[in-house]
This record gives sequence, C-alpha cells and structure tokens, in this order.
Amino acid sequence: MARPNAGTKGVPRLDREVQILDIASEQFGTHGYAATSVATVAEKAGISKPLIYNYFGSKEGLYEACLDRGGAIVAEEIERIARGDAVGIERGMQTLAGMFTLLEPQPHLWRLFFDTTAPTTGPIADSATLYADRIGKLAEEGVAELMALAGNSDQLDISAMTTVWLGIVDSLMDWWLDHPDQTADQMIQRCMRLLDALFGDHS
Amino acid sequence: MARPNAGTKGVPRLDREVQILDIASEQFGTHGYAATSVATVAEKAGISKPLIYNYFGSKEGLYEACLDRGGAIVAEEIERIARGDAVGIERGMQTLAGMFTLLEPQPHLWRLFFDTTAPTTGPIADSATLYADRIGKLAEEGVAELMALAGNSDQLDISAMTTVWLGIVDSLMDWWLDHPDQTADQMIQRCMRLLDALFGDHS
DNA sequence: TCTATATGACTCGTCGGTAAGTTACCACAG
DNA sequence: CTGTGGTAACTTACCGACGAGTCATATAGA
Repeated sequence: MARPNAGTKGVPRLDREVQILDIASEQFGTHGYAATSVATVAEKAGISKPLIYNYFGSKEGLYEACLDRGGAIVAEEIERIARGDAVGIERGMQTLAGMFTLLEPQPHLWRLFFDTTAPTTGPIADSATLYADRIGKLAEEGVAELMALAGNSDQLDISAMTTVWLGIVDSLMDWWLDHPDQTADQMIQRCMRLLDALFGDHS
Repeated sequence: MARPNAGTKGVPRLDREVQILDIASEQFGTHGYAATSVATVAEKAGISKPLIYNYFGSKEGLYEACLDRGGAIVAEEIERIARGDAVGIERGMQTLAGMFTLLEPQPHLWRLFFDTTAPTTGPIADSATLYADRIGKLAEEGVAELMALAGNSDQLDISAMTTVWLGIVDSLMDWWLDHPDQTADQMIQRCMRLLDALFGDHS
C-alpha cells in the first residue's frame, strides 16, 4: 500500500467527465482560458491532473469539450428564436430573454465563446471558434434585418453594429456575474426598462 | 571586447522610457496583460530585458506606467466633455467623438483600462484600476442623467446601463482595431448612422 | 575616472504534459 | 464461495519549456 490514494473510486467515466466539465466551464468562463490551470480544475474536482489528461487529452481538448457542451444549447436556442417572426429590436429582446432564461444557472457559459485569452491559432482553435461564428452569424443576420428596416445596407455599418450588439450581450452577462442574486426574470424586466429609457429620451 | 553589444548607445533615459512605453502600450492593449511578455517588449524596442527592469522595476510597474500616461489624457478628455452642457444620448455621442479623435493614432490605448487579464489583487493593481474607476464614474454620471430624463432612478438599472455603455465603447474600439484603415471621422459618422438606424425603427 | 546606459547569463517558480505504477471492481473457472 | 486475471479508474513523481526577475559586468561620454 505504497500509495494510499491510488486506485479507482468507483466513479464511472461519464459521470466524472460531466463533473470535470462543470468545474472547467466555470473556471474558463470566470477567469478565462489563459488564467485557468488544469491543476486548479483537478484540485476543485477532488481528483488528480493526469485523470483530466486521460479523459480530454490536453487543455485545449478540455476547453473544446466545454464549448461543445455549452455551445450546442446556446446556439440552438438562438437559432430557435431566429426561426420565429420577430424582427428588429423585438428580435433582439427575445434573444436576450432566451439567453437569460437558458443561462440562469451559469451565466459564465456565455463568456466561453468570446474568450480573448483562448488560443487563436492552430487547428483546435479553429474548431473552438465554431460556436462563436455560429452565434455571430445569427447576430449579423438579425442586425442586417434591423438595418434594412432603417434603409441602411452598408456592409461595414452592419459589421460594426453586430460587434456592438454582441458587446451589449457580453456586458449584460458581465453585470449578471457581478450580481448573482438577480433572477433571469429580473434581468429581462431590467432590459425592458433600459430600452424604455433609451427610446423615451430624444434630447 | 567580451560583450560586443554592451555599453551605452547614447539614448537618454527619458527618451528610452517613452519609446518603451509606446511599444508596451501597444502590446498590452492588443494582446492583454497576461499574454504580453517583458522579453517581447524588449525585443521590439531593440533593447534588453534588464533595461526595462532598471527603468520600471517590474512588469506591473511597466503596466502602471502605461496606464498613467494613457489614462491621464483619456480621463481628462472625458472630463472636459462632462463639463459641457450636453446630456443624454447627445453627451454619449460627444464622448464617443472625443474618444475617436483622441485615440486616432492608437485605439488600443482604450483597452488598457479594462484588461481582464491584468492582476486584480495587490496594492499595485488597486492603483491600476484608478483610471478605470475615474472613467467609470463619469460614465455612470452621464448614464444617471439619461435615466433621470426618462424618469428612472433605480440604482441597479443605472449600474447595469453603465456597464452596457462601457461595453458599447469597448466594442467600437474593438471593431476599430479590426478595421485600422478607418479614420476617426469615419467612425464618428458611422456611429451617427447606427444611432439613426436604432431610433428609426419601432417595429 | 566616474557615472549613466546597457547587456549576457543566470535563478526560480509555474504550468502543460507524461511515464509508470497502484487499486478496486467484475466475469468466470473450480 | 473462492481464487484469479483482465480492465477501468486513479495517483505519485517526474520532465521540459517558458516567463518574471537578478547579478555581475562592459562601454561611451563628460
């Protein structure tokens, strides 16, 4: 009995993977890819580092697994709303409401897709930005509709507006992370009030 | 002649410091604090790493020096606009225009103050967020005015709106970094058009 | 010759990643 | 019911690379 802690603990691989992904997603989402160390994830999960490498291969592999799990549900929800018939600002508000409801337990999931500290080169990173592109494309589609309603079809304008829109969602998720006591419903109501304040004033 | 490159090159300390700060600000602003290595800055400046440590003490000291130089002019410009009589969205647009004009040569300067990869603990970091707070405070003041015009004085609403507003500025600077051929004037005109598109549509 | 300017060659801690071995569980032969 | 071997789950102890920070030293110019 040279190593008192070695040997199986009876936790099946799939269960363990889910547990690791939960913790890794939280770490990546709150502290960013670069500032998250695999050893920290292992410690928080109560296991050792090599087990993570056994299951996910590398740090990038772990990150990618987080994206695959979180990105699937986020992108699907946005696509569901995009298939509806709301346009312009109404579509934006519906998307926001959907995101708040979907991410009520873990708002940090959103930050995974737009982590600027994640590696930007290499074949793995390409597949990692897949969901960011998928979300960005739908955002651009919605923005283009909004701009078309205002008679603006300038490609650069649409591109800039899309960046701003994604930045707004990002900011709201940021704020939510700083105010974890807020429910999804409260966030939705708040956004409605902010929108009202904007459109109520034409100084 | 054991070290062919040693000895002074005749560059006075103040000149060298300015040169180092220019390069460091660009690196910190574009790649973030964590992803920037002191060795890279030294290499781009054509000098050696110890010289940077002689002049700035540490990586955090170098970062702080960048903030002091950049933050002073940015905060001053925002304060100048705040002293004007514009309110609501008009004040926001004037602030944006001021920022574009001020940061025409280096839009990455803006990103220094909101770098999420910078250390968040320690006495040096406290002083590093000084400018972020100064800018944030003025932003909150402007937002509170806007909200008051709409009859909303909820503190949390104001807080959230301030975060969103700073996120919008951030996004625009981001977009500008991706489109370096755009002039400050073009950016200002573009923002006017985006604003028009927003207020033109009430679906 | 004295000082400001400058550098090559280190140390040290951290982090991604790996090798090799340990233990629990399970199917199955007797 | 009891070995017994195979496999899945898990760990300790390590390596190599890289980046922050330091020391001793070198040279140009007043």
